[in-house]
Amino acid sequence: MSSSIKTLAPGRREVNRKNNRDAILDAARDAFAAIGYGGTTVRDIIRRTNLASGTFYNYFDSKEAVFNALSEEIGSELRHLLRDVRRRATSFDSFIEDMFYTYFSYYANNRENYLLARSNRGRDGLNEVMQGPQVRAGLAELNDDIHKAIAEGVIPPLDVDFLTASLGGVAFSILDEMMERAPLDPEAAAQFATRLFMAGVQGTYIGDDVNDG
Amino acid sequence: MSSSIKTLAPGRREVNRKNNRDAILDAARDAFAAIGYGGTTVRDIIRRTNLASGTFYNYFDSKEAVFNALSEEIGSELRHLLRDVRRRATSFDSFIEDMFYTYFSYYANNRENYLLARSNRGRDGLNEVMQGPQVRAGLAELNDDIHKAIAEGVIPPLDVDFLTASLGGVAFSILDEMMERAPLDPEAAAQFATRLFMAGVQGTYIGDDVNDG
Amino acid sequence: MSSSIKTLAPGRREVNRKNNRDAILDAARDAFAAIGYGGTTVRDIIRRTNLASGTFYNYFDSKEAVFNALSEEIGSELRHLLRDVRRRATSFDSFIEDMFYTYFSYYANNRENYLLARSNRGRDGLNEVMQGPQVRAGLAELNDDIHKAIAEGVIPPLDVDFLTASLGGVAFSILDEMMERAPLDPEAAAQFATRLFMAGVQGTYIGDDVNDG
Amino acid sequence: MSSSIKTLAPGRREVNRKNNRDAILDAARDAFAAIGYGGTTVRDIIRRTNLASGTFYNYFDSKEAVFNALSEEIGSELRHLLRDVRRRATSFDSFIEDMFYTYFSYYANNRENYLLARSNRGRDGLNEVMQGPQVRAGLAELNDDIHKAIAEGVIPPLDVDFLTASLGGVAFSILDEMMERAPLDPEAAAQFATRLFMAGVQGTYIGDDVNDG
DNA sequence: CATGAATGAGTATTCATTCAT
DNA sequence: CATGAATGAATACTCATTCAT
Repeated sequence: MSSSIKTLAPGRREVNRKNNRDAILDAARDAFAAIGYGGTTVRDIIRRTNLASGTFYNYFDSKEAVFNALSEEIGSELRHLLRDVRRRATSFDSFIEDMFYTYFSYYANNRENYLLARSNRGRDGLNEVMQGPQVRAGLAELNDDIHKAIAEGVIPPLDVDFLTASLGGVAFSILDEMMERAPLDPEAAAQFATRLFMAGVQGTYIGDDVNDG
Repeated sequence: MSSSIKTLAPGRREVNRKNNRDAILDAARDAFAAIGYGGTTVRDIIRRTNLASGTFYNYFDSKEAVFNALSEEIGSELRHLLRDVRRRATSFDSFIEDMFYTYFSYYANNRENYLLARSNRGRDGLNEVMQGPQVRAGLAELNDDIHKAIAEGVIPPLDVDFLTASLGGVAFSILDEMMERAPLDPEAAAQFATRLFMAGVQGTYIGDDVNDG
Repeated sequence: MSSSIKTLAPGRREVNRKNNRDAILDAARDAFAAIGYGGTTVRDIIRRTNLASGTFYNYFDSKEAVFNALSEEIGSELRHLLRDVRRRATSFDSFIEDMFYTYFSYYANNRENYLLARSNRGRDGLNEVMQGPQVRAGLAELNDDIHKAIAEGVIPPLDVDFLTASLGGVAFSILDEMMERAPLDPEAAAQFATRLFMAGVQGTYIGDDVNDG
Repeated sequence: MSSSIKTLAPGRREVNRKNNRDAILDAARDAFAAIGYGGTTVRDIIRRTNLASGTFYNYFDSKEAVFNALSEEIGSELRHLLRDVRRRATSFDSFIEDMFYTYFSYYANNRENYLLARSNRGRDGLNEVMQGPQVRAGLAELNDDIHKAIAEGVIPPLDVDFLTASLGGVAFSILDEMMERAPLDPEAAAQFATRLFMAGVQGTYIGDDVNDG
């Protein structure tokens, strides 16, 4: 009897624990987005919470730990979404557009995560926090995708690392621009990004007088 | 008596003042690049200096003030260089490539500034530090350039803000990739970026099955 | 209904209560020996246990309370042993040697208690912890013993308090030295201590040139 | 002119620095004596001072560092005094008595240091704080002295380490007893200790019925 | 009674900033 | 102006203790 209850309802304690953990994660998301990782203090996080200062340490060891949990979360969600994209791709073009679209949509629907990621982009050096394993892995997979596309003759044999970097750069920059607009239109953004990137890759542009040495 | 000494060596004070200010700026560049803006303390800066802690406040009011001075400096240098590029441009293509090349070269020759900019990119929200007025102005000028190019029929009438963003995104991402290579080859990077961007802009790529709604 | 269970298993509760109390005492012994009284926290104690933190307070009010319980325990054991020694003594010499031997043997067989006592020796001032009532009482009894020995003419009429102190000092210091040796040899230690103390007491040593005062 | 002033008067800054350092050392002596090393916090130290909390760290890195400074100080003073004793010794007996006397006198004249040493005696395990290098070195020298005395036939060939330990034990315990009396009489204490130790060492005491197995 | 999460006061330490020299 | 010690607010983190389950 009591065991069946435990199965049906998680018990107040577990529920509360989950709630508190989530409250801390949400507060941290807010804080990191607003003040950036370096500037955020643990106090900034718990201040955005109803909890006592010590409670923070029942859930995380440090602000770095919360940050890692957050970027794991975002990275994991994005990677799963992009894995599905890869799975259902029928051509390189459609893959690229679907990927842009999925990526833009994710952040359009999670503005807090967007702000968090944006505030902490490019941060590496000692901290390397937002370039966590998830992001690295995602970029590595893209690199593979491009390698394969070249091997299959779908795109010309350009510098693969430059291409991967460009893909990321276009994604970041169009994302930033899109997020400043209302209404948010991830589809238009994806079409623009895809057109630019695919035409850029396949195009036969040849500079005219660019030979300045 | 002692004042006579001060009077006799007229430029001495100014020279020393300049030296100290520069020493602080250099130390701050180091520190921000290594630890990031948020993580850097005034102590981190003066520690990289022969000066006493109090001396810092004879030159700057806070770490934010030094940071602003640094980004003014970098922004100003870059804007002057890019203004020259604009002045000597003979065509949109050549302007774009020259711009990429100049931009990449600048950071190739100033790795400290690159690290500084990189560590603090995307940081805005409350701090807005690296997106200072200089950078904003530079992007605004680029926006105008693209507007004009469209008006003159040099490039198709695409979404100007998306285009400006993309130009920046490609510039950032290729720069990052280039800076990890040895030897540094800004020319190759500029050619790649130009080709990608210009073909992307002018290309007539049309997605095939991308209409997913 | 549920109370019937409680009634049916009569000693169970008391047994468990005893177990938990002992577990806490053992953990505290470990902790105090390893970290010292001042440095030990209640957390250090329960961490060495399978119990939950709150359970500690079902048995003790504070770390001081556990410490007192521990020193009561050790003091009580030692006092009983030394009382037996006193009871079976046939001469002052044999009493002293038996006492040393018993004392050294006790700690040789209870290294944890030795470490505990050693780490917290001399600690009084505000805390007075290890010089608890048991130890004081033991020393008072020794003081009486010496008084009697003097009254009976067994030893010369020296300063009794200095003598008691010396007995303790020799006991402590020889104990420390013995505990660092392997194998532990409480008998040899007792013989050495007895010889030194008894000859010292009875000896007719007269300084030669020591009259400097 | 100004340099001569500097030589004659240390300058307010140095004076103040010295004063503050001394104030911290004195406060720490108080605190350690009263609460013991483990129980003392840095706050306990600065609270006994007119200084601000941060000022502590201009002089010492941690409470351990102050403690080390204090025990270096005491150890160094004692070692110098005992070195003089050793130098002026004319016989082993006179050496021992002079040593006791010097030792007792030192603490009789420095009750704060006595309390400090007493509160933190026996503290080792992880902390080993009061058994610092000075004390170890002092005991090692005593060990040598006893070795030599045996080699020269001045005292019988007893267990040297036990003897050294006993010397220390007698010194500690008589010191404790003496410090509780008024007036303080280091000379009487030294005579008692010397008599006990020297007769103990030289005496021909042989236990009678000590054969307990 | 046992549990272990919540609490908030307490601790060590760092920092930006001031100011006497 | 340069110096560097003093300051005390702020920060990360720990702890004893309570209390709902």
